[in-house]
Amino acid sequence: MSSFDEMDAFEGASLSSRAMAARPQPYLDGLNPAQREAVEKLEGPVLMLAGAGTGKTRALTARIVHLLNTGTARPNEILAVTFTNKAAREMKNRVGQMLGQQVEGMPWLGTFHAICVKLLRRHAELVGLKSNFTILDTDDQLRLLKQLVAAENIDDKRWPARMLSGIIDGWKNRALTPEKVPAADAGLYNHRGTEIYDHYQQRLKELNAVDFGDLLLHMVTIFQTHADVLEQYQRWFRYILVDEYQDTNVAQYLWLRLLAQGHKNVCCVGDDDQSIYGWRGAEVGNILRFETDFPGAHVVRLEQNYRSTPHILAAASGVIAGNEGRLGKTLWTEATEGEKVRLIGHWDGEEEARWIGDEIEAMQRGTRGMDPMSLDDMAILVRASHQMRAFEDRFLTIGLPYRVIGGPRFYERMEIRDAMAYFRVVTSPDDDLAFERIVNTPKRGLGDKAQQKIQVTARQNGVNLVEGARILLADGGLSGKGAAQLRLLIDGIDRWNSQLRGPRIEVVQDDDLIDDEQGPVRMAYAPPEISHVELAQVILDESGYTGHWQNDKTPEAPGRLENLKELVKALEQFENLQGFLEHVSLIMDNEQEGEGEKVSIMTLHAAKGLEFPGVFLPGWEDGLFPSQRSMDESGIKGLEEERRLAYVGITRAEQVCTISFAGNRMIFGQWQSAMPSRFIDELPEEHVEVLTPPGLYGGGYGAAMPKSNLHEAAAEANVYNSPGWRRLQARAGERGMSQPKETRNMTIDLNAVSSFVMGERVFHQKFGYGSIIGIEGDKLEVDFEKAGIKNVVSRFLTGCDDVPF
DNA sequence: ACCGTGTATGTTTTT
DNA sequence: CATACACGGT
Repeated sequence: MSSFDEMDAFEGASLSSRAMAARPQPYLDGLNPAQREAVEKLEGPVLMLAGAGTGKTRALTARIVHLLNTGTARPNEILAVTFTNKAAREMKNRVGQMLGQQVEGMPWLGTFHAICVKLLRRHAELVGLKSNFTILDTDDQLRLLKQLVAAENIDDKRWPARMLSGIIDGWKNRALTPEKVPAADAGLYNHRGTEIYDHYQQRLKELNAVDFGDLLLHMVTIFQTHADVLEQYQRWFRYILVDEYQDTNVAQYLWLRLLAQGHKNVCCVGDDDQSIYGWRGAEVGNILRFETDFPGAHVVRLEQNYRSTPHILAAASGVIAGNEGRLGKTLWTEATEGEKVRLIGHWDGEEEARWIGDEIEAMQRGTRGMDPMSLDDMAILVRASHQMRAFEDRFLTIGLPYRVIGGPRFYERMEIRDAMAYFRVVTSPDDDLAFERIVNTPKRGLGDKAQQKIQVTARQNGVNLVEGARILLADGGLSGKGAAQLRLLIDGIDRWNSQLRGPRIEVVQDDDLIDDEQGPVRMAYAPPEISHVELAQVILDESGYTGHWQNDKTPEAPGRLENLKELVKALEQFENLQGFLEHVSLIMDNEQEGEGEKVSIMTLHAAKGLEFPGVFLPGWEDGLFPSQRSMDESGIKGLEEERRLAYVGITRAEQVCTISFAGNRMIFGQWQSAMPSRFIDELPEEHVEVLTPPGLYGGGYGAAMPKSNLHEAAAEANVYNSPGWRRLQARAGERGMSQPKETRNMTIDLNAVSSFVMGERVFHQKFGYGSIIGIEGDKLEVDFEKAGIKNVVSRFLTGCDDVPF
């Protein structure tokens, strides 16, 4: 491996440049002592315990810049790992900014997965893969497992493939190959778990494919079994940085520890109080154990908060104090007092949404001496995504612009996945899963029976499905319409494939690690006749896929065509289809920055790392938050994770934090009443102001609450032991399940100022097609074909050319 | 082969 | 309530 000899040769160079140091260090200005310590302590293991809003990203980037600026390390000798692409991108940008120039390359700054792909492409053969392996997403993974489960004659009802995929992911998170699964887990999935896991891994190898978990797992395996490979990277990565260390799982931990054992210059940044991904395999233990794992570790605590007001900070600290076994930090701030955390209870979820909508509009105008706040500066953070609906419905009705963060991701949409499957089949004909997906999409009259024939033929001849189909056709094993259609498809694939840059991949031993943006695999092709962007369009058109959606009359069809257009447009930024596919398989960018100010709605999980001047935290009811399921499944550990989630939520707020709960909520079509969250008890009373909900007789609960009072028990009394709350409870009981809906006796005003008329057929972005059955000012009542009757503001509707009925 | 109706079953999510 | 899947009819 000549590449590594050359890499090593650079070490001398960097050492000599270190001596010349003494360059200006503007990036150190304005750092507080703790941050500065974290930046300057370059050698040896460092744990940077960074509380929420304490400027950890700044410290982390300054540290990278410091490494570069002092000549301690060259850009390509620094391994910097993050969890999300967003974090990686931000770090890259900020390093560039701080450095005052564009770094030629930080090839090893990226997510765990992206870096592992790069490494695994170099060493794929060590785990029986070719370096052009494909990366399956969760959907492909599940379909593959379903096939295996079906082949084993397992009752999919009692033992759903979904469950198995969860189990296998769990094993991979713990870096367990099939042989290493502990005996204790043997009983899982009806005692067949390990067995099918093994089959699954074999099948992946046959398909020359990996799933997300494999990226880490394979690299750990390689490092553990090939000392020479490990040593080379240990030598090469002289400085290692890890962001969000509290979120690492066992596999990631092992991977890091193996690599860090070289120079032992590893700097992990994290906050044990923000560990909220335990359910997905993250081990808080990793960060708690850091000092034992890395002897001589230097621990730096970042405790000065630059984000929130003292009241908000105190409230958050009060809640998180309920957790045991923390590393412990005391956040403080120099900020002026500001607003107390506001707490308000509501009758039901609908009212909560209504109140929050009104409050947002009020804050936007500027209320009670507070400056007006932009909608962009406000966010609603919910525990579970189904809570979003109430807000969406309400905001659509009142015409409040909002954006949902972390909704269905662009690349997870059906049409995008279909289109990409076409691209995959064309770029790598061995991708059987992709072929299966598109063979009968659009409908080609190739049902289960025909597809099975293709499978059998392929298997008998030991070839991929495209070839199998070809042989089947040649043998005349298929007849009628299906045969002709399949012929067309196969011819299409051949044609598109030839229009691609070329069919063969050449592995280049690439020793240039610096501008290694495309990885070591280089394509050696003749120049293409048409660009990959045009080719993509051709594939979609000639395959009939575009036509399929053009003929589709469902309300979603126009949006899907729009998405396909976007997809083709996105291709322009890539050199070729392969590069694009790799990008999409690892990246889930969903930045649909619409025009104008919008309130953000997202889950608490999605909010980690973000901050907003105004934050609303609705749904603080026991069972919803903390979630009953978390507590049932993981007991105290689960509750503690929920509590950290509460901590994350509160600490997102800079100026105003409003917590709310509803006494009644429609869940799974049934009205249920709940007690306010136990976390509400844990809010320190002196930092909380209890607001009075409107429309509650006699001021309701909390209204007359003595502010600075006395007994802690009073804090409880304010909220749910108050007469008002009891009254609510009692009434909820009386009414039972039949909570009356808002009575609909709208005045239908035909003279209303609106460009719409009764009975007109309209289209709505979210609800699809419908007809107007009521008009009141600019508020319209629309009977949607799919979504039923909704009240919508007119500007969310567009008329259709269709004949009104 | 495809479409419709019926029933079961409902966190959190990145890569 | 609403969606996702399985089943049975055309």
